[in-house]
Formats: sequence, C-alpha cells, structure tokens
Amino acid sequence: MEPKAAELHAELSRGKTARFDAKLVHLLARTARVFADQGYEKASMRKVALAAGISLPGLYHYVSSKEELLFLIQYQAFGVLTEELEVILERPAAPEGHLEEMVRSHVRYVVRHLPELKVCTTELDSLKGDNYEHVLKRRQRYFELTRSILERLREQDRGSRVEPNLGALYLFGLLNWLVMWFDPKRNDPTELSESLVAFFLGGYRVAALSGSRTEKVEK
Amino acid sequence: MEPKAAELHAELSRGKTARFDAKLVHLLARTARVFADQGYEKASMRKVALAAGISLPGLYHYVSSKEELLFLIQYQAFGVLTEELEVILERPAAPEGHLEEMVRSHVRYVVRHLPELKVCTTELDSLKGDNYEHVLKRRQRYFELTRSILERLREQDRGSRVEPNLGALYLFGLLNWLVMWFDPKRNDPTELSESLVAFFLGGYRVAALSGSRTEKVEK
DNA sequence: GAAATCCGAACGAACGTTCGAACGGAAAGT
DNA sequence: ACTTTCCGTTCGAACGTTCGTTCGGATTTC
Repeated sequence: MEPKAAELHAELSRGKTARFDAKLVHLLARTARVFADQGYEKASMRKVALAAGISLPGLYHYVSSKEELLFLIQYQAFGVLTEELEVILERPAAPEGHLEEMVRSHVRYVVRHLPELKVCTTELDSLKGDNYEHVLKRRQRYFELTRSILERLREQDRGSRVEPNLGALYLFGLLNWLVMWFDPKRNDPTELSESLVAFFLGGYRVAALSGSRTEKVEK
Repeated sequence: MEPKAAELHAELSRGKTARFDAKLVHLLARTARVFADQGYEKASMRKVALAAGISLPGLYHYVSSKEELLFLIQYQAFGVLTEELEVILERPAAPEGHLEEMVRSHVRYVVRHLPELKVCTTELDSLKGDNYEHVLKRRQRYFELTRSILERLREQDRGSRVEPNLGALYLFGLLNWLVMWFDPKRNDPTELSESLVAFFLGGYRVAALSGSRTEKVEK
C-alpha cells in the first residue's frame, strides 16, 4: 500500500526473505544506472558491485550472472509498462483518450526510471537464448497493445492513411528517443506528454492525405 | 566522377597511395557491419579483422586503435549527411521543400549505409576526448541545420506551437529509430520518406493547438 | 547453532595492442 | 636485362590487463 511498494508491484519474489528482495531491488536500480551510463558490455561487475555497495562475489548471491542483471532490469521494466497499459485499456474510453493515457504512463516511467528505460532502449540485443525470448515477448505485447489503440483510432477516423503498424513504429521512435535528451530539470512531464500526444495525433491523422509532392503550401 | 567515388566524397586522404585509401574504405564498411551487429564494445578487433579479410596486426596498418575505427565511421557519416544537407539548403525553396529533401536525403543514407548509421545512433558515447568532440561538433551542425528549417517553417506558419528545438528532437526520434526496424526488402524508401514528411508536418503544424485535454474528437 | 549473507584471493579466457620478421612489387643501380 | 635496394604491407607470436566467475571460509542474523 505504500507508494514505494506499489511502484514495483511486479513479481519480485526471487528470495525467501523480504530483506533479500529489498536489497535486490536496490541492486537493480544501481545496476541500471551503471549500465545506462557506461553501456552493458563496458560496465564491469566490479563497477556494479562498487555502485551497489557490496563486494564482487557478493553480487552472485543475488544474481547468477551479469546477463541476469540485464534481464531482470528489462523484464521488470516492460512488465510494469505493459501492466499499466492493460489497466488503462480496461477502462472504456475513446482511442484518443487511451493514447493520451498510454503516452502519459510511458513518460511517467521515463521520469521515474530513466536509467532502466535507457537500458531497455539501448541494450535490446544484448540478451541471448531464453532471456532474450522472454523480454521480446513482453516487448511485443507492449507494442501490440499500443498498436490496437491506433487500429481503433483509424477505424473511427477515416482520414488517416498511416497504417497502425507504421504509426506504432513512429510513436515508439518518438518515445524511445526521449531517453537520449529528456532532462527532468528542463522538461515538464505533463507538458511534454500533451505535446507528444498532440504532435502524434496531428501527424497520424493528417499524414499522406495528398499522395503527391509538397510543392507549395497554401497559406 | 564515378558513382562509387562520388558516394564517398568526404576527405579520406589518410594514406598516400590510392590503394591504401580504397582498402581503408572497404575496411570501414566491414567494420561498420560488425559494430552494428554486435555492438562496439562486444565486437573484438579479431572479429573485425576476420570480417575485413586481413590479420589482426594488419588492422593496425590502417588505423592506430579500435576507437579510431569507430571515430572514422561516425565522422564520415555525419560529414556526408551534413554536406548533403548544406547543398540542399543552398537551393532556394520553401521550408516544406527543404524539410522534404532533408528527410529524403537522410532516408537515402539509411538505405545505403544502414550499419554506419546504426553505429552512429547506438554508439554515441563510446568515443572519448578529441574524437568525441569532433564527432559531436558535426552532429550539432547537422542538428542546427535541421532546426533552422523548422524555425523558418514556424515563422511562415503561425499555427504551430511546437518549438523548433523540440520539433527537431521529435524529427530525429523518428529518423533515428528507423535503424531499428527499417528493412530494404519491406519498406520503399520513397514512400517512407513521403509518409515521414507528411506525418511530421501534420504533427508539427497542428500540435498543441488546444492546450486542454483531448476528451472527444469531432467527427 | 543453523542459515543467510558477505568477501579475499585466484582461475581461465578474451581483450587491445605491440614486436620483429617476412613478403611483395616497383624504383634504382650497374 | 639482371640484380639490388627499399618501402608499403602482412602476419605469427606474445605481452600485460581486465573480464566474468568460482571457491572456501569468515561474518552476521535470527
């Protein structure tokens, strides 16, 4: 019920004691910062241990490998994002409303977990085998849920000629690039969300109305 | 005058003989593929040498370090992009026309040099010292030139409420994310360019016209 | 005192880079 | 025309470093 606990409500019962889980959450947060700053490959387990305040072998008491650290960060991030989006879509609303809430939710996650999301955006292909497959499945679900919004938007709005799939790619281009320039000190999340939604809707609805060139625009 | 030579017209006179430069260009192309596929840190000089068809110490006859490989790829890519954009902006045209040509030029570069551009997008911060500064300067110039288009677009078009700076960030979000999903077999460059321009213009002009929520849209 | 937690020391592997020698083909010498 | 010289080019072998991971035992917690 506490804000802290509610923030990370995804499954994190890897250990038996509550202390274990709490320390693991702390470890993952510090790890995400290190991975985001230096990149997954360049970041060494020694630096992670130093940032987390434990020794190098102490890390392996909480995770079995370096890749598991990366997996847990990405798996949890997409888990939270997908879960929030599912809650949003359960509430009946117009497609525009769902889109706006999706963008708000995503931007809110950017604000609170910028390192984690940067890791998700930057280190997409650093996972292998089952780790990669499981994260990919969650990413695809997040993408599909978003695409479903755009599909309903297109059904209602006959003007758009942008395919929902392409529109989703555009939208994630806008959202994922946030991690490269968003600065909590300079950008207001609410304002940015509104700007993003208005920008996307304007482009998604209007785009490709005229198939020919844009020679001269009417005033 | 040949197409091949014209394609890479930037300064590449690092060696004295023409054979040296030709082999360096070939080496950089193979290196870009390796860096794009595996990531800069994970890609080893041994893999680069193997992909380039020379031995490991043979690499160091053409470059002095691994980082110089990364630098040359990024420096040349932004050099070509900036150069092309400067040529475009020299021709008088409406802002919409300049924007369209800029996007076409960028997409054309994506098609022809996808690995290089993926490296530029993914390995922004892997350079250090002077290498980083020099590439940063070219990146900033490319950004500023693009922003200037949006500034003229806003002067002419009083409806837009998106700042040119923010608009440029949105645009590069759309363009840079291309390297993650663009497939030459599935996507037509011309069609994609037109779609991108129409999408961006629609969003850039319309965005934030209404400061309040988007509750329900009129049919 | 049993279980959970932590760490100093060290392992094998892979990394970027270097050294010195060998190769090749064209210019120079005779 | 033949040899010699020379320099751009190539590579086998190896160096020192750092990496992820492990082992055995010490320390803490309940």
